[in-house]
Amino acid sequence: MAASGRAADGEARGASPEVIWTRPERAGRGPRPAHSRAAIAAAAVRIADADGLDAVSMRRVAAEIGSGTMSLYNYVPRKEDLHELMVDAASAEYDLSAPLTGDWRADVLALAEQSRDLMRRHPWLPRLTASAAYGFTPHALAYLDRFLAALEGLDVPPGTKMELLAMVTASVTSYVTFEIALAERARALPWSEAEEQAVRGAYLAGELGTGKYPHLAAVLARAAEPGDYEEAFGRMLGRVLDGFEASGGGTA
Amino acid sequence: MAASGRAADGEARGASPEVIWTRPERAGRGPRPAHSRAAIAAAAVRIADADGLDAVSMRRVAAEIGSGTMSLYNYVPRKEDLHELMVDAASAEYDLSAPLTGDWRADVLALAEQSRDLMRRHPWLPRLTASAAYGFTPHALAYLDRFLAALEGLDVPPGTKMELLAMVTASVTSYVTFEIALAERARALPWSEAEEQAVRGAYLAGELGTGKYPHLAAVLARAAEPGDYEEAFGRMLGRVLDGFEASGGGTA
DNA sequence: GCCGGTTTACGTACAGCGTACTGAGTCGGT
DNA sequence: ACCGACTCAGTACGCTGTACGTAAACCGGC
Repeated sequence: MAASGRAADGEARGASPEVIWTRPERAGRGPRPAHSRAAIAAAAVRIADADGLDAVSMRRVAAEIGSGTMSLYNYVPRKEDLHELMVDAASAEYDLSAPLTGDWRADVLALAEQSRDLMRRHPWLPRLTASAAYGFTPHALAYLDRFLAALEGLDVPPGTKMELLAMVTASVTSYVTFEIALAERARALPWSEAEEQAVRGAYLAGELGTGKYPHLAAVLARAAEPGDYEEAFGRMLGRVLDGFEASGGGTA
Repeated sequence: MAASGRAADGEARGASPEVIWTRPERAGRGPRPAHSRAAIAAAAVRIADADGLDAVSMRRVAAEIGSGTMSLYNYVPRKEDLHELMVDAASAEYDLSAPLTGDWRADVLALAEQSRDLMRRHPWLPRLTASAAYGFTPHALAYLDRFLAALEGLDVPPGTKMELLAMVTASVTSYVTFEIALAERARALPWSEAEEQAVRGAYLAGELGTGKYPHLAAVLARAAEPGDYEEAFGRMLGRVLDGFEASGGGTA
């Protein structure tokens, strides 16, 4: 690594460690860059929205902005950094302008819904945010801060607010991830989605028919109606907040 | 696909859709296969445990079991199926033999802990189970059934038990995913983990120092002590169960 | 016992990936 | 005006999943 070998490597054979956010977008010296970081991120987001995260290759992004493949590396040292830019670009879509209502439950729910909608708009987002570091891009920090602002009045031990934040995020992410997985699978499949569902349904029915999973069979027999799933989101988050109140994070 | 072109393809240019679990491990006719499905799954798991999920390539797995690369495709039609085998092999490690205690909270917590430990032992597991279909491999079904068995006495609307199951799973997965992400990142990084932490810490401190995220800064200032994180697992699950009880899923 | 059809095994080949490296062109601070 | 720093681009390497063709091994039915 180490594109041009500069920077004294502390450890054996390593590039200089850096975070994309501290690297200046424009270095003073050379010719002015032909593309902005925002434009690159937007191009990557466009590709991922259209053709999935796996379609976001350095070659494809470079082509999208109209540059040579390797030129892209002048803007984005590693592909991971491109992913980080994408997460930040998506996070910039949060609307944090409305004033807080004072009802922390309502405010938190509104944020969770925004989060859900964002992930639906950008189905690749959950996969990237699972990589921990991406939770702390500048615009993601703004979201976190907003979330905590909604909890400001509450008198709870310090770590508890972060734990609620983590639980809400986990719930939303998990909910949307499941939703997406069903749809996203179809993309890479060598056969149609209908065929997949038919075959998997037959397998599952066969397994349940063996009687080895009586409790599961019983529960699945009363299958959830379609509308149920959409409402489950609200029920789930309601329970998370209930649990938060029940264990001391209440309105007190 | 369709190695020798058999099977009438219903839709345009597609292989015959199938689930690995319904495909017989041994076809009656030809020579007996040199490897078992279990051995292949075990090899893949071994590689993933040692070198990460990305190291599990068809070539590498084939080499591990001592066969030609393309021979592997006689056992596993697509790489996705190999992943499914891996999930099932890992799920087989659940110990579901102990009798239920009758205390559903304790039983559920015990299962959640097993789940957490399993994911710690196989850090690639969360990434794969995010792909929806993998939640329904045979051994995974056994886990699901066991979970529902623990809830048998409870009188709640039908979908509610599945929703609790989903929430517990989401909580555990999210918890371990975060834990793993911190450790796993280091593997692919072109510099050391310590350098990464230093650089990211400096960036975060810089951002918080701008005053743009006052609430986040305030909460992070009272940083969680190391021990806190381990206990957060129990607190988090406790709240999930509290929320379940609060909204009608109680002991009644 | 034998034979024909099926299955297994394996090598080659292709398109695509991330990115190290090289060289040429262009700008800005001195 | 210079010249070092920087941008841009192309080529190349090793890796990926897997389509395809061929050779060998096996088994069921006769």
